[in-house]
Order: sequence, then structure tokens, then C-alpha cells
Amino acid sequence: MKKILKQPYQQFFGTLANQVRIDIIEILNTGEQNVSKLTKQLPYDQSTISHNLSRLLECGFVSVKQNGVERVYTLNTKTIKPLLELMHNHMHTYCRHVVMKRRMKTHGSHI
Amino acid sequence: MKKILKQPYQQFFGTLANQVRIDIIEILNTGEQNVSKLTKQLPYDQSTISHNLSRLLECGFVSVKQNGVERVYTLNTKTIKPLLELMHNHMHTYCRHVVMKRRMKTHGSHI
DNA sequence: TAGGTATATGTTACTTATGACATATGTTAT
DNA sequence: ATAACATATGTCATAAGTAACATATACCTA
Repeated sequence: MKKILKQPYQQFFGTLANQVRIDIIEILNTGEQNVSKLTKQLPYDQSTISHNLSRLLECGFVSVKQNGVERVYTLNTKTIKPLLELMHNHMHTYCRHVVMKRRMKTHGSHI
Repeated sequence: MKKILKQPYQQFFGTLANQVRIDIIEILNTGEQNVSKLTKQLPYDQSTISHNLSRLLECGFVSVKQNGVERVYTLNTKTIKPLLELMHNHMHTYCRHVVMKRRMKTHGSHI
């Protein structure tokens, strides 16, 4: 069955307005990962990770390749990097009252 | 007045994932407007427009100046223009095809 | 083929966002 | 001060989104 797409703005921005998906993006920004590894690094159920990967995939924010039994997800850095850079610049310039707080459990992300 | 401190990603992207606010942005993209004029051009209540302008303001997507009895809202084109351009490019490149619903032996492509 | 692992999908209780309505506040002119 | 208009704010029913749970499906190895 074909998925009915919502309005593109909601599709695009709505996908990024979610903590689980942002957490996934931040991890994938450090390198491709399969679902299990993502699940181990995040405080969410495997099914939650999978559901949200599905939405990221649907929006073209990640791609996936099969590797034996596992599926390896890769971030679409071509879109994500300039997008997050734009966001951070904006927040820094116009929204300094908003606290930038990371909820990641791991270190080293530089989105 | 103190503003709500949400997570920046949700603040930023969540604000753009809404039809009323996108409608407002599209109109303001053609030039600054006061609230009445915006209300006349859109199928929403004046209070709805005002509520949503408030959120756009909070996120720095618009600025406002008092002009007599009216308040004139101006789009922050410095952020919005490149942002929407990025979005359109992305949608055009990655979101024009059918979603892959089941596992397939592919070697990874964007969706 | 069976059993184990990896990932996806269906469902649902709960949370959050939404937009209209009612009303309050602010501004200008008389 | 008051009227008339412009805009903002509080509230609420309900619509939409969320993440866990349960389960199904795909893939691998023996």
C-alpha cells in the first residue's frame, strides 16, 4: 500500500521536531549504524527506533542498506548538515533565551 | 514575560511544521503585514493568527514593530529563505518516489 | 527444517498541539 | 473619558502525535 504524504512542510519539518528522531540523527552523524546498535545507545524500545527510522527514511533523511541480517542506516548528510548548521546559527542569533540542552547519552556528536 | 524553554529542535522545527504558520510565512514572504491584513487573507480566526504569530516571534522567524494602532510583522528572510530553499531542494531530490515498505536486497540508495 | 537473531509492523493508552471562541488589553481620536 | 478599532490572551474540546507493548516477518546457521 502506498503511503499518502502529508503536506511537504509538515512532512519535512514535522519529522525533525521529535526527540527520538533527533537522537537518531545525532548518532548517525558520527557514522552509519544498524538498528541494534542504535537501540543500545538510546533509551527507547527497538520498535520505537524502528518506527522512527522508518519515518526518517520516508523523508529521505537517512538511507538504508541490507548487510546480512542487519540493516545499516546512513545519514543523508547532504541535507542534514547544512540544515542543522542553519538551525544552530539561527538559534544562536535569535533565540539565545532557549537553552541548548543535549539528551544524548554518548559523547562526541558535533551536529 | 518569560518564555517557555523547550528543546531547541522542537522549538525550531515544530514551529515550521504547522499549516497556519506556514501560510503566514508565505504571505509575509511577499512583504510585511499587520495582523488584520493577514487575517483577511487566511481562513483562520484573528486569535489563531495572533497566537501563531506569537510563536513565530518567539522563535525569531518574524519580527514586529508597532505602527500606531497596528503591529506590523516582518519575516526573518535571512533564516527563512535559505531554509525553505534547502527544504524544496531536498523534497525534490529525495521525496518524489514510493516508499520502500519491505526489506529488499538493495545496496543502499536514498529510500 | 528448526531455532535464534535482527528488524518491522499493528495497536493502543497517553500526551501534546491545534484552532475556535470568548474576552481582555492596548492604541488613537474625539 | 469614552468610543472604536487592532491585537493579544485564556480556555477548552478534540485532533494529531508519541512511545511502549505485543507480535509478525525476514535472514542466518546448524
